[in-house]
Amino acid sequence: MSASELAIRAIPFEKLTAAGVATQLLTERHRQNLSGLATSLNVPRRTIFYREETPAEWVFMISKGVVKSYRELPSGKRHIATFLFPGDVFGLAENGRFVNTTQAITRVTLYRIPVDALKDLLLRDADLQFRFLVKVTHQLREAQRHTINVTRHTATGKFAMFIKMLERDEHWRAESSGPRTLMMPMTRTDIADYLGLSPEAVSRTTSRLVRRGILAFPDRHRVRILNPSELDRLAGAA
Amino acid sequence: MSASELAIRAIPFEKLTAAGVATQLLTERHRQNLSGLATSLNVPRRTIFYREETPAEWVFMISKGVVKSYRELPSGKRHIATFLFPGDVFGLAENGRFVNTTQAITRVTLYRIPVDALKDLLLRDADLQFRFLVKVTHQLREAQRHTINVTRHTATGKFAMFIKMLERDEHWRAESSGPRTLMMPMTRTDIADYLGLSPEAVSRTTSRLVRRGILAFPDRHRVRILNPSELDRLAGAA
DNA sequence: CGGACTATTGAGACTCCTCAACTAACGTGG
DNA sequence: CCACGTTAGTTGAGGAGTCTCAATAGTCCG
Repeated sequence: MSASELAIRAIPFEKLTAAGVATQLLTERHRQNLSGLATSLNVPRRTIFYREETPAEWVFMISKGVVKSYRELPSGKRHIATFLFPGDVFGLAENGRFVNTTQAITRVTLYRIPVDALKDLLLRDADLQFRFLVKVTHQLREAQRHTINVTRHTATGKFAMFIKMLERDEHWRAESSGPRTLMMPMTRTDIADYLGLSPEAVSRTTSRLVRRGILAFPDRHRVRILNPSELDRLAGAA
Repeated sequence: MSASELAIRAIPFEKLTAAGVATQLLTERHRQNLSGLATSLNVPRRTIFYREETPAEWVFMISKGVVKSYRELPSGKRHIATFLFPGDVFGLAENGRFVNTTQAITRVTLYRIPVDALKDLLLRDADLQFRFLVKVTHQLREAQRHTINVTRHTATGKFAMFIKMLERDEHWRAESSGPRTLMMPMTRTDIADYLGLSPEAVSRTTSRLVRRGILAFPDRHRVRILNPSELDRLAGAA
């Protein structure tokens, strides 16, 4: 793999209080620069923004809601590359075509920006571009973490690390010190496709974690962490 | 995962004839901008450039040779995030500290640039920064491919896709239409750590592929592809 | 309220991991 | 330059874990 890495001291915009894309990724000036280009959209869940291999004409920035980015594999299996949350940017392309398919998991509010106009803007505004560079670098770190996660062979460890990921994400979006109940809008099948497990394995794993008193599921889209230290132990024993 | 993606029509510098970092990533003007900052190094194999968690003060650009980037997991296992080839940039950091450990697999020639100076330069030169943005975006795509690869459960499929990766890399570095014998400087243990397999599983897989007449190994660091179509079939049956 | 999709639970097959022993290769020092 | 010691790689046998197939229960949406 001809992968590279980039060390640029990260601008801690993750630490800013979050109230949508604007305050997380952009300053007021940046937002004004983008406002002329961006179209605001509000779509119901299951909306597909684009399909893999189609011409990549836009970049998207999530304001509210959750999106999944996935590929259909030749075997017919579905591999979810990443879940995208408010503040995230998506539209990864290669040779002018989208790499993944993206679909709304919940109702989503986002901004859509023509890629050519964005490129011009980034070339004129190095400071704004740097925000994007930091953002993509962050995604690269997360992708590497994800790889480590799915490489492990125990379903319990994978699922525990998935919960930790949700917690991490929830945490920097809402500055609260972490309520113990997390929202989990994706389906069990989505989680399976993300972790590289069968839906059955996910189901067995959740049952086991509930039986052991580590997690509880008030409903299917909510998870309560009853034993954080034990969860950490399971997540860390890679 | 708060992962995002970025669609910027890729500058096809992968397609340029390669003669080191300069022509791949940078124009003459860019190189002059960087030359005052960069230190050229030439180190023997096994040299460790930095260890995970240490302060991230530099960014590196490979001119010749191959580098591995890995993490030691709590379990004592070693997970290789990526192999780095000529033209690649590395030094991924988080909160001012390196994320991975990087070590030379072969003798390596590279440039070392102080991260602060690079950041200043990138903010002044939007065009140069855009090269880096494209590069990191490319790495993100590759990281996602890698994730798909290690998610599969058959050792044969993983190894086949690994060979395809080597081939892809070799191909855009040397403009030749692909000799059927590829260099493979990393050890079997490295490959195992990269694919999420045990060394034994890698060994069994290579034996099987040789027996089936798909690959041949003139020596341990060279692989010859005897049956490309069958290799494709194995690599594609994710 | 009905129908389709999603989630859960059980039983058997498959694949890789672990442990162990042996062989080959490297590289270090005499 | 050679010899030895250490590291890396190969092959075998048994065990752990998930996948697949199948059936049932639960949920969401129209």
